Amino acid sequence: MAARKKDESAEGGTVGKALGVLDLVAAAGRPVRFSDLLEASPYPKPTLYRLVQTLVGQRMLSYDPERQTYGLGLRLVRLAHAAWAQSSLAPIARPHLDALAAAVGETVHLAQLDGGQVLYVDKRNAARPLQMYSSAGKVGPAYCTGVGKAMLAFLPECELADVLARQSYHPFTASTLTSEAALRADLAEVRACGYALDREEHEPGIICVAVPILTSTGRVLGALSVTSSTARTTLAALE
Amino acid sequence: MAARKKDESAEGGTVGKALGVLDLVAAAGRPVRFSDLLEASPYPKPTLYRLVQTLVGQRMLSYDPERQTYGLGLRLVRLAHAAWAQSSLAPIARPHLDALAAAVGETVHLAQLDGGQVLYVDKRNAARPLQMYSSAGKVGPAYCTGVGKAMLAFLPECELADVLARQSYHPFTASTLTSEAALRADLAEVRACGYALDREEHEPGIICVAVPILTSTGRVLGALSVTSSTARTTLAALE
DNA sequence: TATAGAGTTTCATTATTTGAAACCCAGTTT
DNA sequence: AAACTGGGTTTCAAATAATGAAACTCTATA
Repeated sequence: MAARKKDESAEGGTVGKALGVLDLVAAAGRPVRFSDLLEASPYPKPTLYRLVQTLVGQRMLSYDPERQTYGLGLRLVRLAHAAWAQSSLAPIARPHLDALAAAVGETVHLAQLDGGQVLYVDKRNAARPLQMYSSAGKVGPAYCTGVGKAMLAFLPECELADVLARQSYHPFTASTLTSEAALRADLAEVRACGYALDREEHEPGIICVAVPILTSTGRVLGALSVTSSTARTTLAALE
Repeated sequence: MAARKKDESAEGGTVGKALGVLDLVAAAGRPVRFSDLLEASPYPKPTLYRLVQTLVGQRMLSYDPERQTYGLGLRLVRLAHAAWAQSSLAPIARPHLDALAAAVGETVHLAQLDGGQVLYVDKRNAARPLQMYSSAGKVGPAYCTGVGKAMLAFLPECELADVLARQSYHPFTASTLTSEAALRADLAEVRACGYALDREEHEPGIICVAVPILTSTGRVLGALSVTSSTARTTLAALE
């Protein structure tokens, strides 16, 4: 009966709430006590309690009775292994990643778009690794990363509008694009030249070149990027 | 109202069903059509339909509109990365695995117990790799693998009974232990000497030595194994 | 012994889930 | 062209599961 907006991302039913709890535990980054969860979640005590019970029963959470803490369960690892293996991109791109990384000697990322954000699904470190934010399995913003922009540029308008609306446009550095308009202009450029540049838009001193990976029908699958520090900006012979 | 047995593993509520669907997709190993799921699942059409809708909405499943197929979603990958990172074992054991693998030059496995089965959470291949079943993220039986027995042997009786009842005791080879009694006898031996042996009980020609990994309080965390083919059976200086 | 806090259970209320059947629609088949 | 088919989607009343205020049970303190 409640306001049925569009079909808002979050929320839905019991399943959504349960997954929300999983996210909560994941976000904590370490095993959490029940009371930690309680104050981080919007649910009243008994509701959360049963949610957690269910998840433990399903082995999506594990309970350590000694420390009285909850952690993410092994069933997740199992599912994720399958997810990786049957992903349309990662397993196929793996050898190419290896080759590219060896060829350019810089950090190489493989990313996919996940709910308006960039998810790094694979990574090869540079021979002389730089300190930087991303790592496989982590997420980052789409509007100010090379891979993000490469993917956005080739999204059909209907999806693009959706995703752009979800960006935060937080100004990480002086060159970060901080409005949908500025971003759209940049995306047009990306579309024109076929690759995207990150000119220190996310982290100062870090630049990258990214190309999208499309299906034969033009749908966006993911993106590949070569990252380096402020030094070489030329666009290597990619893919 | 229905018979409330012990607290049976499977089933529970909506969340359980949703996760069941995830397993189904994972088990298929490749993107599946809706109708594939329908005949593999016990649910009627509309129920399954909405379950799947919910999961796609939560990005636990991804929908490929071109092929009209469902695959596992990226949110899983994200969660699993967190699961791995915050696991009490895998990240800590990683360097030790590397060292052990380098030292013995054979395939090394790190496994944990997950719902009565063995889940391989990490692995190092032998210099001269052998063809065999397991691989990181895969699961195997507990009653006929070295890591499985090493962990079972140190489980408290209350949990052990539970787990033993869930084993299939399928005779993979001539030396597979095919009854709870035989297994219990072997476990007593494991407890006595501190390590477990797999004498070709799972795959012919494949043998291994495994040690459990316990907390300071004696709780089972996981197990480590060194695997080889029928040649060297001696128990290397492990850990 | 009293007190507090964390965790667990009860139970009537409420909201979600359920599934038979009906519907939609593109691609056959008659 | 009309009828059929089968995958996919929606309807709606009935059944089920989730909810949360309050009460309860443990420990671990004071």
